[in-house]
Amino acid sequence: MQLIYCIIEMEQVFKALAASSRRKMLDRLHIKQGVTLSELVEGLDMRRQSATRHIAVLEQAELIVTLWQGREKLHYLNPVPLEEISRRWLDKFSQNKAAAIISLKQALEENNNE
Amino acid sequence: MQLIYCIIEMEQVFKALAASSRRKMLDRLHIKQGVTLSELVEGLDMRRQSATRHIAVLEQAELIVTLWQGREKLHYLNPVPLEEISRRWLDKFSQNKAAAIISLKQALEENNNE
DNA sequence: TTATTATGCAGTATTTATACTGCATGTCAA
DNA sequence: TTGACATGCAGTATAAATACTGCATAATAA
Repeated sequence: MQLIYCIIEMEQVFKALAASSRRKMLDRLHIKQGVTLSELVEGLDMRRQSATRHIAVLEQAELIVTLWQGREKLHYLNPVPLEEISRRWLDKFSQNKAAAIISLKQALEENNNE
Repeated sequence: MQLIYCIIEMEQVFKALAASSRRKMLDRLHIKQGVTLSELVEGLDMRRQSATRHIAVLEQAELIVTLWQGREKLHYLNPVPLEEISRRWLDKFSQNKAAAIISLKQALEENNNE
């Protein structure tokens, strides 16, 4: 169960990170937390309603958490999923980075000598 | 120039990672390098021609490098873009992870007390 | 109360991504 | 040389992502 949950979550996180406008939102929340929707949209070259959709994607991936304060919706960054991705997926590639590059180089050289 | 190049590359890498079938391909190349197309498609629940498209996306992101050996196309993993992503984008979030979570918790608590 | 502000929701148009089929090409092995 | 194999290419159908407009609702401020 836990495994299935994680796979689904990872899928959502990777998908959420695929759009530059969403990464930009995360960048901004990284600098300043508790930002309202209107503030978050500024400089994003899209309507507020479109940004809402992007935020929903980020929320589903649990990359941001939101809180209502009166009529304002405040947005907070949750860095946990990013670290999960980094730890359980990306890291394993850098661990064998040297081996991968050597095998790649060897293949290239063998190919050149033919 | 360098900056623009990097932004474009990062965009492609994130997009390439967004599909689970492509991540699966990278996983398989991580285990075994120099795999042919036919071998790479096995167990992926799609036609060879569809997989070719996915591979093109991974190639554009420079996540894989290919070599022709006669009539076979051999695929090699290039872990460099993954490490770039990790280093220049993900890491900064984990650096401030503690701060982010504290600010998030505080906000949640303040909200509860109202 | 009334105007303004912050946001949500619904519907739609457009673009992008994905997967498929069918056929072409080049390599290898008998 | 011929048949099998590995792959590419083109065209098309479908699904998913994205952005827009217009209107609704609730909170705040005058």
